Amino acid sequence: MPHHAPAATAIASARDLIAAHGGRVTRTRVAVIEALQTSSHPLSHDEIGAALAADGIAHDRVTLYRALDWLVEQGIAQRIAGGERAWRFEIRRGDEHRHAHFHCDRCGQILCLEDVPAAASPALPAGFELDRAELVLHGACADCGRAGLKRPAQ
Amino acid sequence: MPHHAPAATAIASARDLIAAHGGRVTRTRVAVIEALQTSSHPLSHDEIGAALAADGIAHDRVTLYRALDWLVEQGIAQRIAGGERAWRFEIRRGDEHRHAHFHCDRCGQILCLEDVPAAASPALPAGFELDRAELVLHGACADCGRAGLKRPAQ
DNA sequence: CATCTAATGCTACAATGTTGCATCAAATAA
DNA sequence: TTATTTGATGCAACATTGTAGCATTAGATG
Repeated sequence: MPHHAPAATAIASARDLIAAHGGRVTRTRVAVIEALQTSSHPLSHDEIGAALAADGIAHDRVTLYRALDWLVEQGIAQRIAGGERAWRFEIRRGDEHRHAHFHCDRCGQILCLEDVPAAASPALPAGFELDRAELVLHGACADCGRAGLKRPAQ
Repeated sequence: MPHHAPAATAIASARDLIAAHGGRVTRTRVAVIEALQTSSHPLSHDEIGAALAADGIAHDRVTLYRALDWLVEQGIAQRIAGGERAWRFEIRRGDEHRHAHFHCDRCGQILCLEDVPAAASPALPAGFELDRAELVLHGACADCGRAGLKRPAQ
């Protein structure tokens, strides 16, 4: 087996992932999955677009939206509501793998927080079904925290 | 003193709230605060607009956005990212008063959940400052849960 | 290679939010 | 009460984010 095979591995599993869900293996989908797998934080549509462009993969805005929609539909990726009005996307890991996000209200950066203590969920009204819980911590990241001392905008 | 004074009370405290923050007491701001105080769930810009219209208060889309911006800026209200791309707003209660939201991924309804067990926050990287935590539970509400059995769209 | 159709890339559009600027009206003073 | 000041409003134009329709391309399969 090759050493330092992360990229290759990512490609392989991306293709497998797509095929396993009965979709056509296209450059766009593969590149999107790789970008998401590689990133340490959820990516916005724009960031993913930039990643594709950096890989020299031509694409249309709409195509990217549709590729992302498909990934979410298939449960391969999931959408999270960032602080701004744009969605952010990340690869959906096992349901047990619980992680939260930190949103810097000043620069808008989003960060994944691992090792989240199993959050006790509040009781739901009768008839409600829980699918997943999303925990977002708001505040200032290290870079922004020093600079300004004002209340965050949000 | 008049009996059944809830509206009056709301008006009074709304006016007080605004004045206490050094803002001008305008019909729009008062009505927005009342609408938020009265509602049991966070309201979207559209819903607030409808409430103002119902109260016979003429307003411009932009005015409403600015009124809401001001309320958030002053810490009177807070924005939460709903499931859709539109913001939702609610009156900001004491920092100690911790509550979560439930988002129905089928009908988009958002509900406030009270009695949230104090969630243990994950550790933040050095230099990061926590302002507030937002917990959103996703799933299907009672009305939607029965109907469809498919995976939620999101 | 030929065929079928999912996926793409246009174009046009919808929804949500923002900016600039002239006008209005809430607060304050006269 | 009226005059003055300036924060708030209303309008028009624009920016960003996301969708819909449809002709074309290209992935999968025989």
